[in-house]
Amino acid sequence: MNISAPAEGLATEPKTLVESAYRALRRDIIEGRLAPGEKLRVEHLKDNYGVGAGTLREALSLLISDALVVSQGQRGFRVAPVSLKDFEDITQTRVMLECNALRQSIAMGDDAWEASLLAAFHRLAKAEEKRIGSEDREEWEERNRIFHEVLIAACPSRWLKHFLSILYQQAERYRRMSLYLQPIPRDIHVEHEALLHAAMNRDADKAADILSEHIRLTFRSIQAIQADQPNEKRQA
Amino acid sequence: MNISAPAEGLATEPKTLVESAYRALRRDIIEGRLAPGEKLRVEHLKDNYGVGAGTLREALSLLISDALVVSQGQRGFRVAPVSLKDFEDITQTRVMLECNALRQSIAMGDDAWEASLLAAFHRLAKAEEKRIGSEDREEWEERNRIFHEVLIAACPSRWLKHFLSILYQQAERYRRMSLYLQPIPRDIHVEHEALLHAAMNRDADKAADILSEHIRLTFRSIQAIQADQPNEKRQA
DNA sequence: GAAATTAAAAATCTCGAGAAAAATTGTTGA
DNA sequence: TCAACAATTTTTCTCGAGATTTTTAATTTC
Repeated sequence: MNISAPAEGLATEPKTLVESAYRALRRDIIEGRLAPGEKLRVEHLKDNYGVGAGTLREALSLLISDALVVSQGQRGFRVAPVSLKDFEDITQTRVMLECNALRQSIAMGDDAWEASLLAAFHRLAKAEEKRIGSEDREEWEERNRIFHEVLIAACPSRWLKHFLSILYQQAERYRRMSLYLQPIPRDIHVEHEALLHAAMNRDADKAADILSEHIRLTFRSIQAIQADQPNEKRQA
Repeated sequence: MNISAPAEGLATEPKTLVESAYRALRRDIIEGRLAPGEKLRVEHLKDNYGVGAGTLREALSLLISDALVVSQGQRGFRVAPVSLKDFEDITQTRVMLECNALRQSIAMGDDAWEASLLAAFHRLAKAEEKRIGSEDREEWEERNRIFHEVLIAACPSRWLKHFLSILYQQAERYRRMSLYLQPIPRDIHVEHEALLHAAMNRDADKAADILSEHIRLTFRSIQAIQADQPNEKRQA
């Protein structure tokens, strides 16, 4: 997760083994196949991902940037642990940064931005329609990410967007963990639609309010689940 | 730069070669011995730092977290480039985050926090006294960092503090680049003192104002230098 | 003389094996 | 039965060497 981003929205495909191992590992952590706190034994994992030991170590080092992997001294790597407290922190920090970025984006976005926002919303809506069977879940996840990304795309601060991409990843991980337990009761589509209209109308205050609630609601629903099942999925 | 920080303020010394290479490289980049944009040839550098190629690569991968090193595809590593625009972004983002963190810290700090803040200020002041010959520069830099760190130490958000530590590092790099060109005309001591008093008096608004100006002033002074010497130290 | 093609050189990326450290297991003694 | 100690196993950390790719230099051609 480099700050000098992969040239403007292009999904650059991996050209080295390090990078593809990095991506595969990242996916497996975010989607929960590698559990929080789990030990990441290099000798064991290198076979699963089909690379050498040194290559895998390098990929794991890159994942530390994303705070998805932690390492300590002479004791190897672990999947970053999770906790409700951490997710609350992520949520609050994200609300602050993303609202700020959204305001700037609304203030500076031009016609092309509006067009791409509309397009991103449309693609997301299409994915929402046919997301009854949880098959096209990955597609929806990707388009949801892009919608949020485009919302703040006109914000000129690269650092703000860099930090937000890290926080979004973290939040996605928590969100996915909870989705096995509870089908979504919220009408996320309506929230996204309201967000779109507020942004297109250049109503920064309203858009920021909606976005705040949107982000916070995800936290609250997971908080509620955790309260019901206090012994499960709790770590560190 | 791991988010699961080295246990509460303890300066953990490196126990692996990767980590000591990481620290040495970070120092050399921040202090300008490795110039912005410079190519980092692994085969060449491994001798300088006395480690193997794989070890050095791993250290470089860790430096990507800090955005001090960038890498692209099959073309190796480079020192992250610098630009006035980037420094402006760093400054603005830092003002936003650090003021927010300071407000939280002032709101939540207890007696122990006040005490450590006073202590950090005192150590900084001592270093300021004898910093006439630029010998004890490193000492002053370190104590300045700690003072800023302690100011926001009582802020409960780990993520905010994590991002701020990255931004501080970046800012330090720019600050050091300019100090070869211009002795400090500002009375930084006075600024720090005002900041201390506002914080101790729990005057969050005033403290945030002072901190904003404090951070922005550093940017403006470098901006002024760059305007005079438009052809030097300009990259990307 | 400049552009394009080709050959040589350098650098990156990758792997497997060996030394050092940590974790596990088994053993001994109160 | 439990704790402390020692030997074994596992895992991490580290290095050097080989295969691709990129970069540089030289040659040819228009």
